[in-house]
Amino acid sequence: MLSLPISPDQDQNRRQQLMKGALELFARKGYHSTKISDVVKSAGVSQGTFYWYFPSKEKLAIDLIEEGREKLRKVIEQGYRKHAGTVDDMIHSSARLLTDLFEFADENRYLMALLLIKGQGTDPPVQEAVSQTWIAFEEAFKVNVARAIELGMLPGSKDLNIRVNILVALFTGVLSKWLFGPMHDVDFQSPYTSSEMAEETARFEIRGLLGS
Amino acid sequence: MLSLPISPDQDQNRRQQLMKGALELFARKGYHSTKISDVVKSAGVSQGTFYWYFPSKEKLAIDLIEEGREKLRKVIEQGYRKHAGTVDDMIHSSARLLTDLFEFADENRYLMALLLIKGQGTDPPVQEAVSQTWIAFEEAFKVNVARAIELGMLPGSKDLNIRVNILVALFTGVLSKWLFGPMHDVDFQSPYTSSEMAEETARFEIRGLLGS
DNA sequence: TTACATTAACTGACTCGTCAGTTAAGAGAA
DNA sequence: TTCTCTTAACTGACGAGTCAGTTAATGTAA
Repeated sequence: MLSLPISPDQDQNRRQQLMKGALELFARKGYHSTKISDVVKSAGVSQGTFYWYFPSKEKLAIDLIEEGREKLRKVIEQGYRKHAGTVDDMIHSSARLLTDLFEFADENRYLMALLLIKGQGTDPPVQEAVSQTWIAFEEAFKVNVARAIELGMLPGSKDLNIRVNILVALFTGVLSKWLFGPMHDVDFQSPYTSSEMAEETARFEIRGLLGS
Repeated sequence: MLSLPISPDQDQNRRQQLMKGALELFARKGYHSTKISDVVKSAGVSQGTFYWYFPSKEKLAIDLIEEGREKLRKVIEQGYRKHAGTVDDMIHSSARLLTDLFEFADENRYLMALLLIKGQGTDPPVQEAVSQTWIAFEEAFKVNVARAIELGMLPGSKDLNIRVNILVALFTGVLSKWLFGPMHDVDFQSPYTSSEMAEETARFEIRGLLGS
């Protein structure tokens, strides 16, 4: 029998198909409003099939989040600062990392919606998975700031944690607004490009409101 | 029958009693996991009584949010900048407003939990109410920043909106972390006092990471 | 090359607890 | 004797998870 090349969409296995559809649904309608019946409809399979691949709705969500966590971690880890430099170098190097982050986020809006917005108000185990993601995110940035202090680019602070706290609050807050706007609309389109936003954020990060 | 002085808790009418209990429950367990049966238990009344005071669970949540919105708005409106001053004046005046805000938030943790965290992933009308709250919040700050620019205290920016966007993202992000920690725990206690946090945030706001 | 066996993948009707909202009956006041 | 407020018991829909059975692909032995 002739072995025809099959299209990637059919080739991707059911599990991925289900996860992809579910991620979009979770992002759009939220965890609770997304029914298993919606998920299976999106993949064109029957309800029983879902339970062949996942033990529960909850596990599906957690798998989705944990998979996203790894992707996100990779983006930040690539951005570690290597050398000392001027203040402007610092702003540029931060802007570059932020641009990567914003671009990744834009290409993975459903994931970001789940992590930033819709993961809240779900069941404890799912929330836990989301929280762990942001803890990992903060940890990755802490390494980055500590490096900058070591290199003498930033004033050492008596308390690194509070600084990084504020920094991460800034980044996630800006990210969330840029991606989804004030109404948390998954289809929102910001008037600013990712690099515009990244530069403005980086300048603010380093110099505050004064540094126009 | 002797009319004894009744405690404020009994005096407050059923509606307030129900709202108070529901707010805590929403903050702790989230909107979906909070059952009407939980709410009526917390107020010590039966299910029918709930529906005497509220047409639906949804309306209860929206009333809660809208009431909170007004309280929050008042806190910020009191903080408008009146006179020009040095950079240090600016930091102090911002820190004062932020201290008020942080203290209000701390005294109204359940409300803040609902607005910052648990209001997400609920039904559209409830989410809409939450979003409107943050839009109002941002609007209030925009007035504040515009005033500072008028007074020549801040460099005029070609785009006020993006600045205020970033600013509000910073404030809500910091607030959320300070109140609830990384795990979004309603009972979290930050090691920093509200004024420590407010000062650190204000310094960052004006001078960025450089201005230690 | 037919008959039988095994298994992974899939189906969809069903179950069964849960929960928002209803109702009918009354208590106390005025 | 009507109005406000309260109750306990009820209803009906909904949705996560189950299960008895189907299908198609592959194996295997006469």
